[in-house]
Amino acid sequence: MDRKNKQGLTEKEFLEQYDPSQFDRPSVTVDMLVFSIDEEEVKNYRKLPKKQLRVLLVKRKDHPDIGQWALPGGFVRTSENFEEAVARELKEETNVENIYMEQLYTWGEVKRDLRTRIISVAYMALINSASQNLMGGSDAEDAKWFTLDSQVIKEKKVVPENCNNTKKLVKLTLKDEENEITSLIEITRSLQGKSIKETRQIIKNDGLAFDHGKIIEYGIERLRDKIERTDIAFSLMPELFTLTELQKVYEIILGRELLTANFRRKISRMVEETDEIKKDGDVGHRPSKLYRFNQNWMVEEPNY
Amino acid sequence: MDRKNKQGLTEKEFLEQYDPSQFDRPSVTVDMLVFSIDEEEVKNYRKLPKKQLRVLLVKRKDHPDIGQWALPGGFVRTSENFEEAVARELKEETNVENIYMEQLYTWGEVKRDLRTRIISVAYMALINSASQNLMGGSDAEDAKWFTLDSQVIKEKKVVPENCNNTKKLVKLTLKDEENEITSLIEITRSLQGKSIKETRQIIKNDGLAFDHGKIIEYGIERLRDKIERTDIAFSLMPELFTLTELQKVYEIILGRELLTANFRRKISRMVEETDEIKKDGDVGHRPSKLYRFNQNWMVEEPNY
DNA sequence: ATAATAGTGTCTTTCAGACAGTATAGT
DNA sequence: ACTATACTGTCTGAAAGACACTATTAT
Repeated sequence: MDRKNKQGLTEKEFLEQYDPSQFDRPSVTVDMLVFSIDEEEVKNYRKLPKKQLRVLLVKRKDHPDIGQWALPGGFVRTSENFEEAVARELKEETNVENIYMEQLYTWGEVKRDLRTRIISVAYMALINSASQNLMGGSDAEDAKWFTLDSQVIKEKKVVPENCNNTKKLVKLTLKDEENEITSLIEITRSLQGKSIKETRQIIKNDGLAFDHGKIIEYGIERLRDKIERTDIAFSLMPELFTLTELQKVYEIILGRELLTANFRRKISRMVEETDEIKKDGDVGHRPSKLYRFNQNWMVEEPNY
Repeated sequence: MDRKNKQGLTEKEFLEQYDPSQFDRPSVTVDMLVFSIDEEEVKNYRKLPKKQLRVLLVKRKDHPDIGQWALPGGFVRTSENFEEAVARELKEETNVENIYMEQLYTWGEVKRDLRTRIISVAYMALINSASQNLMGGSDAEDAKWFTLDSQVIKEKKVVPENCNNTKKLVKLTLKDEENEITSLIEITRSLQGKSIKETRQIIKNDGLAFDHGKIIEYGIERLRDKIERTDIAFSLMPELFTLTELQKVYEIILGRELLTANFRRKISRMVEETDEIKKDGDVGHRPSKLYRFNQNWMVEEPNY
């Protein structure tokens, strides 16, 4: 088509004279929320190791928020798709590849970064514990895993008779051997038109850079939602695992205990029994069978 | 904190010398997918008017894709949040305010726009039919409502024995009195790590600009998902409505018929009966009661 | 035997699907 | 009476929740 615009230009001519720098543009970054599951070393005779949810953070080496901990990420190169940018950064930081990844949300509040208008396209990634200690890229000196704990501190109705106007205070606690980071996020639900609108606000930030507390909190909620409705949890598991280990992962993410019998019934179609049995540190109780993820669970009929 | 970075600058000094233009930045737009429900005029004696899903499109007046139809949207001003940008554009185009709105997804493929790297933060908005014909802002000359129909043309397994590798072909048909636009989208689901990854590709585009076919298709899927799990549907309804009207809205969006008794049971807690009765064009059958949305359905106990 | 975990059977409740049946308006 | 829509009652089966019970290991 050689159709011309108001200035009398064809598409080809238009594209040749197009100068993006005539508009004031925001900067665009990708940030990654990388989750994995940690096994706490417990030497108690007989007891199973406790599991914990972990998040990868890097220490900022420059302004703004120098010295604070941030989600790994960086500016999007103009020649690179988001997924490529995320994968590249993740490879550099943790040496992990070929993992589950999904776009979380795009944060773009005008004042979220002191430098200039910076928009952050956040991704969530899940990696399994087997590949946990593989950090060691060039950028990785200050990349560390932090155990993550999220707790609802307070929940209240703003207008007593209207239950669609609530505020919830969530406290995030991130720890490693040396550091303890906390962040208080206030989540407000209010009626927008006829549907509920959720907004997050940082109340207190002790060690976390930018608005990354919001991103982490939002990521946990997404993870919670998806673990109940999809097979996303298996991205956190190693090739072989016991059903109890799997249950612990669900329990940590959901933040509540599950009844074993019901849990097993629910996930039964997603797993495949193997001949193997968990050996290593097992002591003093019935050994458990090892299972693997059943890729085709969506389309197999139940056996009755 | 007056901590200094490697160049020996304090945060204040750093921010003063910060020049965003030293990095090559993509441009950022917001695009809006605005849904509403249309009542087709049917003059058949007795028959109820058919309902249809509609989408708002604007005709492009400049390159690239001049003359094609696109989602309303525009470049994000540096001083403006996404929601503000979306609300402003929507007000300009349709004169509608205070509606339900949520972020859909951010599209950022390198080659999605011919001009330069353009990232689009897409929002979905729902407006009720009552405010349907309120267009007439300055930008609105070429803004029009199109009825939207989405149909699965083909569904196949790529690898027969692996059911997690499927391709689905969806045909979008958008019509108004003068135009008929079609778009073919191929949705590929493949196993990425241990979870399913979904990607969309435009196969054929007849009248739609850019990759907006993908955005529309993705929006319908989100709408379908949310209408079953939330009260989002009421954003498409006027203040007062009959349960049959509500059911039709569900049916159009879900693309299948529902059983009346079950539907009413399911939504019963979300609605409130009024004393009023639908009058206007009713002929030849039992008149129906009018209902309104019950804002507090989430927290009320069922009455038994 | 005991402690600790692994694993199963079954009763109950809740909810979605199917379908038959009744109700009420205008012509 | 007929037609088209409005609205309800109830049977069914699937899935989720609760809980009691059995199994197996090292010390």
